[in-house]
Amino acid sequence: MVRAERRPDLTRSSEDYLKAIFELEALGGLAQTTAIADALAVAPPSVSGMLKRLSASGLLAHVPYRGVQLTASGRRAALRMLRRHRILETYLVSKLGYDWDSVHPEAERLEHAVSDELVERMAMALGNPRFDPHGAPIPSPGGELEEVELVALSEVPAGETAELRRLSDRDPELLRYVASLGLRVGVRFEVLLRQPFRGPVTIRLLGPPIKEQVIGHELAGGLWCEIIPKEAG
Amino acid sequence: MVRAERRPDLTRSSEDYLKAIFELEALGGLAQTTAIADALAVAPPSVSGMLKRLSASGLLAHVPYRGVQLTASGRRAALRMLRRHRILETYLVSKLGYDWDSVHPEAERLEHAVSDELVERMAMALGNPRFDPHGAPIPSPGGELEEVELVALSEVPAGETAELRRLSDRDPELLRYVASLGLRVGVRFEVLLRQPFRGPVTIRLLGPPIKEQVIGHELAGGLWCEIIPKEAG
DNA sequence: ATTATAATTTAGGCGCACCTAATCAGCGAG
DNA sequence: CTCGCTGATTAGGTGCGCCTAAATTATAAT
Repeated sequence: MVRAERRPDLTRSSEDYLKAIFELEALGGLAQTTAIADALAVAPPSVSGMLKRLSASGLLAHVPYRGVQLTASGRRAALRMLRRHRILETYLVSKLGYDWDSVHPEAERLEHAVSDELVERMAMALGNPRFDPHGAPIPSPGGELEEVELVALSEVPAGETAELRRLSDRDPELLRYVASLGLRVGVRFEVLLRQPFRGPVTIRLLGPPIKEQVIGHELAGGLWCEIIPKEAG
Repeated sequence: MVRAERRPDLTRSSEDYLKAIFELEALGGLAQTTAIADALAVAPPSVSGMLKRLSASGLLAHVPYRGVQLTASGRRAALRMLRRHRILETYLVSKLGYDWDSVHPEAERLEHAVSDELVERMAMALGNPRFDPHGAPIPSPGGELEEVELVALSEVPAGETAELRRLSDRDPELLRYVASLGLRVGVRFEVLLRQPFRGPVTIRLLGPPIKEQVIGHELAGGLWCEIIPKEAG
């Protein structure tokens, strides 16, 4: 039985669209034209045109004026890009000394150019990591994506101990600022105070060094954490 | 004094053309339309069109019906691509276990996607190598290219000792075959016999292991060597 | 139910990079 | 000196991926 998976080689742009649509779907069912346009910084009519091409290639289902949803083959392509992007970011950080705030654009360009073989060689050299430097899960070569249940720091009740597990890789300034607070993926802290009315959150890093930091509500909303259960004493 | 070097960001295609033209110029003064078309596997009219664009951007001087020559800025861009390509090949071979016969296409795609920063980080990780795995000299970041005077194996007189210093990276089959003979860049051997009328060359590798090999004239013409002066005894 | 507004699509255009077919320039041979 | 060949260019066409402006559809508000 031949796997006839005709793959007419996606263009760079198509790859970008599929990845963006995949990420938008994760937020809310259908991906809408405007949302895609915003994500890719193009005008809405450009999106309409591209959706036409992509749906003609069977990569997505397009309900005009409604939105768009990836087909199995579209999702596979998107996950392939996601794997590439995240392996690349991890490789650049661990093997070439990039900072976590500067890898994103580099990976964004390289993900269209690397071969599957190179990606797998990098993954191997890294020991097949499961998360990238920002805590995003890396899809398996076969396209399985392990999604972890996390809670935003802004929602962690005072008194709990938590570990930073994930944040967006998009904003370098934000990443630099977060790092300057002593926060990195894997760092644990205790939530001392969570002020009401979208107020700031005060945490104490479980050092070294042990430091207190105050974090605005909006920023805390983008810091995804795992709550560490208290020791049964 | 501001270096106003307006760089309108070359397209991938432009980069390929400039690199090809640079290499053709090295062979014989002017690069001709057909030669460029052959090198890039496109039709001659496509080349005419691109030459028009490139000469409008001041990257080359085009004498219609005659040929084409890079300007200083075109040469700079070409050398930049050459550096990228060769650093990439070296990196892939030394850090990611690629074979010397399979790196070329990977580098060919990546050279358009990597940033200057990434190239320099790779170069640094490699200890700023001066030659790539096929012995091609790597241009400096500033664009200086050190050309070494070499002689084809087919022209090395019998009795001389020589070292393989360079060969083309284009043909994977050839590279695999050459490797199977025990030849690599840096390997030394003695020329035992050079048969006339474009006949084969017989060499003895200065082991280990010490082996004799017979190499056809045409292949020998593509193996560039340095002749090692005899010890003054 | 109608109307205003916001989202989306169609219409029409542009530049790049390719193609084939047809034309034109340069050059050596007779 | 002209013919004919080779090589280069122009002419004209295609698809991609973007744009703006105009039309269309969906939806929320009156």
